[in-house]
Amino acid sequence: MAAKDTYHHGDLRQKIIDEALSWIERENIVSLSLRGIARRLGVSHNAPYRHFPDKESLLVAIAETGFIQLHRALEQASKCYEDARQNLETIGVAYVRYAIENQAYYRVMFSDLQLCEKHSDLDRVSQQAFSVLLDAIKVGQQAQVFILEDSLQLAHVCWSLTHGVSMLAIDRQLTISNSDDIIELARIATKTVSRGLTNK
Amino acid sequence: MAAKDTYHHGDLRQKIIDEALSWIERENIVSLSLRGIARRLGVSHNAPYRHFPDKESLLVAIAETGFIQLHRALEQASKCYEDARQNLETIGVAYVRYAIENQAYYRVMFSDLQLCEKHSDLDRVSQQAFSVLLDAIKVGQQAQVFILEDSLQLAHVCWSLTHGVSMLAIDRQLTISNSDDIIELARIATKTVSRGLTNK
DNA sequence: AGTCTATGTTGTCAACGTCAACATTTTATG
DNA sequence: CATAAAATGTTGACGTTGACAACATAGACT
Repeated sequence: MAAKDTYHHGDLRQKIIDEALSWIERENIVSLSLRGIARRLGVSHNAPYRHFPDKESLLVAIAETGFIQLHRALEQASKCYEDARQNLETIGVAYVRYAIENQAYYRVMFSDLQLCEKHSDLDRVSQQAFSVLLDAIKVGQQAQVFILEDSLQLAHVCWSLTHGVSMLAIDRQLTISNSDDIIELARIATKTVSRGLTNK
Repeated sequence: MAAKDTYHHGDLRQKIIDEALSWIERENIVSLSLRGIARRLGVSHNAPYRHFPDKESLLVAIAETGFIQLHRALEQASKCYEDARQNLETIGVAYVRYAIENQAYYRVMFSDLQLCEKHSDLDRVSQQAFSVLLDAIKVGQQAQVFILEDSLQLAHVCWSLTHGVSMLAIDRQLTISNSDDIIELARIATKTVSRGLTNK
């Protein structure tokens, strides 16, 4: 579990994770292979099993780190706000920025493997990340900036938007692909929503 | 290719597709297996290869049908509009409705396999579906209802929103799961965005 | 009737996930 | 310091999968 530094291989666990991430970035989750990772790292085909009981556990570990990183990124973004609207926009942009700068993590976090459903601790850290968004909505409502509909639902709207931008960008479904253009899209998107949520 | 009705098996091709869809709905794309499908249909493990050259082709066929169906659903929704805002909202809700009522199709359409990138004809039908959204924005701008920023970018915002709601709902990341509640969320989400896009 | 093509089957192979058994290296303990 | 225990890595095996090749058969077409 803990990082042992000069062991047999030298923190093979982390190298497996790194290799998995670069694999997923290069190809996709479907084609990810534990044996392939082992081969690339020059270890036997079963070495990974000393660090992860199975393939899914590796993905869960990656997703967990991802959600924690995302949570941190969102909290950092929400620290430097002036008003409620700008706060929401900053968080939204930070969300998309994390996603496109950590595509492999993000793909695992939101793969269709229903990892959160099967691993409650993963679900917990996922909810923590989401709560930053929810709080931003609530604060804005208390300041009477945002409309007073159900906070959770409004937060879901914001999450959907940033998740949608992130996913479409990562999957290269958008005609734009340049990283700066995506961030600009995120900016416009979050502005649009914060505008839509604001008391006229 | 064409549907032969009383052949050896009786349109095995369609039965393979149906079985694949129910498999993906039950489990996920990763665990999908051609041999498993063949087993369930009571045919030999290689029968599917008479209809699809490989596993990916089956997924491409499903995605293509999905995009065509989505396109049709969006066009149908955009027919019955009164004003530009309501038009956009109706299309958005129809989008989410299609996604959650055809989860397996939608998952394949937006899997991380980059099917559109590899299959240009698939990309084409995907763009056709998107164009309904784009047109709705353009019409709204011509009617001076929506703000006059880059149409494509605004359409991307709308697409991101509906895609985000759909994906989070399908992956059961939202606290709500009831189908009606998702549609209600879609309604609020599209309302919020159309409000945000409207000239004050 | 006989040929061609579409469709389905059987046999095979390499790659994969995973288990069990074993080997080695590091750490813990007396 | 010796030695047992634990952590880590290897080898070999098994069943499953995607995919190919060779073969079999049913319908369509002359």
